Amino acid sequence: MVRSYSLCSELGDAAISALGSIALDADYEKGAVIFDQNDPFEKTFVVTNGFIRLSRLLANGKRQITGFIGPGDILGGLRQQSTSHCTAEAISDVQACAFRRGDLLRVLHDHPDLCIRLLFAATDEIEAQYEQITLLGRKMAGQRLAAFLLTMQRRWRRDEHPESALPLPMGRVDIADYLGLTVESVSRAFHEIKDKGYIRLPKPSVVELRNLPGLYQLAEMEDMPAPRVSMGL
Amino acid sequence: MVRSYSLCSELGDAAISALGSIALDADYEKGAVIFDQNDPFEKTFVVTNGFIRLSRLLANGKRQITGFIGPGDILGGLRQQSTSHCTAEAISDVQACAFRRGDLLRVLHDHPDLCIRLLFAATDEIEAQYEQITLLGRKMAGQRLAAFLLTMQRRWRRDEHPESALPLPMGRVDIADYLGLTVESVSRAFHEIKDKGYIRLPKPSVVELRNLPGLYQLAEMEDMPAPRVSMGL
DNA sequence: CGGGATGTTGAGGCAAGTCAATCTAAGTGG
DNA sequence: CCACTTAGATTGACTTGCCTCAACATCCCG
Repeated sequence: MVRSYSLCSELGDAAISALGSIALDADYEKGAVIFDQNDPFEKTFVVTNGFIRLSRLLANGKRQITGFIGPGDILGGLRQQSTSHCTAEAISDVQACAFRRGDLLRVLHDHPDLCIRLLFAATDEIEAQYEQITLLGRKMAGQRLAAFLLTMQRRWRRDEHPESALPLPMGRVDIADYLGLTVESVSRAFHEIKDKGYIRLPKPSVVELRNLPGLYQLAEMEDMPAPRVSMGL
Repeated sequence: MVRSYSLCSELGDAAISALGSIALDADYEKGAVIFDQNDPFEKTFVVTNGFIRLSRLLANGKRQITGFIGPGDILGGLRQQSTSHCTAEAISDVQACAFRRGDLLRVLHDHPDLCIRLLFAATDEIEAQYEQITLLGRKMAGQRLAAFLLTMQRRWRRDEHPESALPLPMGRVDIADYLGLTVESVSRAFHEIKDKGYIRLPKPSVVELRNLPGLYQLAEMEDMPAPRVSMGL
């Protein structure tokens, strides 16, 4: 199912079956630590279900979340000597395929198409991070939240009606640490764009985006319509 | 010369000569626009000399600099349909090799080692951006500047004495737009760490880092000692 | 039906932004 | 070689958006 929109799409049968032959199952319960800030990379994952939080802890106790990984996304780097510098934790029950570093490198070597596909995913991710850098460097709380909600929408609602309920798998603290704000500021930002009529909040963990053009304008975000495989490490 | 530390290092002769056969010369004068925010990607560059600024302009007139590209670094993506969303400008006279998209893809297809090498460069870049995201999301002005100076140091001083004069090819406005601050805040941050005795400023465009451990501690940065090829797009 | 975790609201402080003036350095032409 | 110009950098006074701290509300789960 996931195959249709993730890494495997646009790939030849040979590459897919080669990948299949080295794939391992990897499941994690909500709250499980998948790898830690200083672990070396051992595996690369393709998530089929659930959400993962990538975060870094600073010396002063502050935390920065560098990304959220969901169904269809890729998690984990390849280069051996480098450690992740991020902690990956399951924020809901997670199902994923895992590929051992050596296995994956061998398959990449034999299947240039797959390697190029991965390279594209990586450069797309760099592009997406420019967006996040711009958000953190130059936008105010309300804009950051609007941009965040729109990104959530675009990444995990490929289907149906765009203004229906959108579940947020992460809590306010996570949103705050992702957007470079405090929980309180996030809460106030929700209030702000709710007052403008841009969103509804049936529950704290569910938003309905009721005015997409308004949100886009507030967020000063360019439309990036192409669905994208996100990559985290 | 650049070959020794850039993309080509660790590569086999076959891949190097294949790259050589499709390489074009590309030189730009200081101030030249190499590509613009909405151009499609046509070429990938490897810089041999000079510095490039990557920036995005927001609707409200604010600017975010997403990176600086210097000798040995790679500039430009590969995926055709995506446009850069960044403007690349030469901030000093620049010499580079250029590779046409189609040519490069063909060579990548035939030389898995090169493709994997590029993939590594891309994942390293993602990693480096996590650092920048952490900086923008969770650090104060002084820390940001300290981190910036240390990164400059690490990226373009592979040689000699680490506390000698380090030239800054970019002006204060660029540093501000890179660090998510205003010029005035950058100026005050310079003053702040100069007062602490961490740096000397013989000229505004030259710093001497006189207390590396102090700067590292202030910046709350982990040592990332491995020299790295940076990638921008 | 508690009780801990999570989310919201309010009051006050502070780091960085804004606006404005001054200083410095690098040209440029007489 | 020096006055003049100009872009870049610094400094100061004031404002503001977000953080901090604290109280309160709500959700969730046994």
